[in-house]
Amino acid sequence: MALGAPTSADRATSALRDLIFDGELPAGSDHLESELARRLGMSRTPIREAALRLAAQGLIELRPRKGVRILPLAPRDMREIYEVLTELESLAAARAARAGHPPQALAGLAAAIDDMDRALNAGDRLAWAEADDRFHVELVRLGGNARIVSIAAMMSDQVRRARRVTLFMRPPPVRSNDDHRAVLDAIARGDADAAQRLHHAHRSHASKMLTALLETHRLKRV
Amino acid sequence: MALGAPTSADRATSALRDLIFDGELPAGSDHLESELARRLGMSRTPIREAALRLAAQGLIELRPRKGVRILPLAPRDMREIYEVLTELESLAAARAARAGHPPQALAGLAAAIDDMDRALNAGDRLAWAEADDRFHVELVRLGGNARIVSIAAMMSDQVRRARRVTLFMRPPPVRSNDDHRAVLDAIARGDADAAQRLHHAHRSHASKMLTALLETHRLKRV
DNA sequence: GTATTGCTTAATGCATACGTTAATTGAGTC
DNA sequence: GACTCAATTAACGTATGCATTAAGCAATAC
Repeated sequence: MALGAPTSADRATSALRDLIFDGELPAGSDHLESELARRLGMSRTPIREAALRLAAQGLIELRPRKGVRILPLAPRDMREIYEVLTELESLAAARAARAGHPPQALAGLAAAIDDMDRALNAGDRLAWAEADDRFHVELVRLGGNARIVSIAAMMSDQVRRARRVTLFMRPPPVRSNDDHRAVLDAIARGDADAAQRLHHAHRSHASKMLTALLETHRLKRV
Repeated sequence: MALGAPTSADRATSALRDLIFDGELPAGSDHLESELARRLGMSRTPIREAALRLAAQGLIELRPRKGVRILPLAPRDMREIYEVLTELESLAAARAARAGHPPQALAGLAAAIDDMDRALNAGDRLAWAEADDRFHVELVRLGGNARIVSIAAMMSDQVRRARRVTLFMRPPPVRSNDDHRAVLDAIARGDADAAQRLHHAHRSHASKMLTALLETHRLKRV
């Protein structure tokens, strides 16, 4: 299938996403549509469309005459988001276990785990975070529920900035991969209950750690 | 706080929602932006904005040169959506129980239950469905997680048409209120575990019944 | 009869123009 | 100096025009 050339609105959407994730549009800052249009070299129309999409994803807010506001994350938001992620990802883990995927279908998970190990040994936290993200995306994909896939992606995007911030404050995630392996194991042997329980505990733990971290560092909004 | 006059895009959004829910724009049908614009008496711009919003909510799909397509629901979609609803609503129930709401905060739930009873006795299924909806919305609201609130609303909207169809095919929901009462009870006495378990069972059961109903009636897409 | 090519049509995606109106500034008053 | 109110500004929401280009169709070749 040929994928038509991306429209200006598409380019605006990913450009804005990048600007937000890279912190060039800081949390809490306001930006006029016309300013963004100038910055991205296009008219307000595709910018507006991109803004609407990102607003629907919970990344920004459109406030008339104030411009688009990059939504900051309070610890409360973190808790909310991780609660959803914890629940839906564990469900996906259970479903993945029940689906009886052949071993080669689980190769993506195994690869992500290996990459995390490698990154940890190399002390490369950014690479670790990328592989960790990949593990969770792949896990949810194996769950086979398209709604969960897109909701999880949305929630992950909402906490992306915060995760980036905590990445270098948190202790090295040396035990995290034990959890990942245990989940993969449970899925491989078709133990849905264990997969769900293990992943739930894993996410719960990470969630508590991260929100505690933000609160300790008095980061009211990230 | 004054809520400014609704914009044309706002009106278009709710108008389109109504048209979809009332079946005037049937599932699977295509509609050109210009056609909708004429129909609602405005230009394409606000129509487009409304379409983008509804697309983000999973109600329609924008296909270049084909117009907006009203997304039909296959039994598989029903399962996916109810899976999400089951999990997130049960979580909300648990959280509501843990929140220790004062009795008067649970009045909305109780009222919805009473209304369902009344509607059942009167044989008014539409009124029952409305009250049932209200119960679930209120339950989720009491859970206190804004993300869950909006995700649940989104999922409910996606199955709204299908629920309307099954409403008159299903057996009268006479036992349903027993479940609701049990959940309310568990929340009132702060038993988070029971609330979660009971509501999970309730939604699971409803989900199985509805999807089975659609499949029995060979309704591939609603 | 089937496939290929070129043409026609028209829906979209984007740019642009403009009216409305919220926010701001400044003068004037107490 | 603090406050009120009017005038100004400019950002948004909407309408409109247009270039692009996909889809449909007809004509032609095989």
